[in-house]
Amino acid sequence: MTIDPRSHTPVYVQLADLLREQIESGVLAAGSALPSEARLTQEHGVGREAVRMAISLLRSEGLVNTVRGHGSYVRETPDRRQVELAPGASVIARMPSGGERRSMQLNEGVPVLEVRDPKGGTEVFAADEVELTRPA
Amino acid sequence: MTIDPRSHTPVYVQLADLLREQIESGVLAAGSALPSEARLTQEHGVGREAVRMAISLLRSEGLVNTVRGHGSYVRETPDRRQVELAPGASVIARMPSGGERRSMQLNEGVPVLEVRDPKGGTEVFAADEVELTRPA
DNA sequence: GTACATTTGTGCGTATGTATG
DNA sequence: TCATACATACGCACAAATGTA
Repeated sequence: MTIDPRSHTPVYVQLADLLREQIESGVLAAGSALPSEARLTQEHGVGREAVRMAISLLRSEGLVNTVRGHGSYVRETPDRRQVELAPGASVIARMPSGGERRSMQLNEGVPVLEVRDPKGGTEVFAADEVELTRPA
Repeated sequence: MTIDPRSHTPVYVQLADLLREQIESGVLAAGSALPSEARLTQEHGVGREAVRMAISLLRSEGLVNTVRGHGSYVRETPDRRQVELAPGASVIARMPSGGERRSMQLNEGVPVLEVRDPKGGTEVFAADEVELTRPA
């Protein structure tokens, strides 16, 4: 699979697709480092901006983390603990606010689950840590 | 609030924080346009990359939409229809894959809810369109 | 501690394409 | 037609963070 600069699909999207495929197929295992920006630039014959936008896209999808001066890493698939949704409760999923992201120390591309209790209380969970259940 | 290039916090994160604050406080109302890239570049004394990355971050957080050739706009808070979580079902929230984003025509920064039926079937919802409920 | 290589962050110049008014 | 604004893409340079020798 190679990148076609003349395609109507942007180069950075093609590169992100390529890397995403490698992540989902396990070629790039969880915890392993992506090739550096310089390597990706050389090996795929694209500009650094395309590389950075591709990685940024994967970050926003929750697939990778980037550490300045170090590299980008395939995110580990988290263990989710089960949380029971109480009778009469409701829940929405959304992206966290800036304050929430900082206080809950959430990575980019991690949604939150906002659970509203029938009594009016609300609780916010990091979506990558919980699985909501309704018992049979 | 101003931007400090010498801070350990990246300039684009500082700018995103600043704009997010204006959105969440209502200074930038839902539906209103953000200043153009050129204006943000001038007024905050930062480079184009920083402006574009800041707006990209806000897009990935679901706060703004960008219309090519027109500008970036504060996203309206969506109406959610209620969906009942069946007995024995479970649900997780995550960011959509590239294919899901395309096929479901999801905006950036919109998570999905993946509902697993006790019989094994799974259904995926755009998280900005639904509120899951468990009846009392 | 110093020095160095590696990697990402930032800024800027340039160019072309696309969408809107 | 024209101006404006964003999207994509390439290049270069230097700053800042990290890790290692």
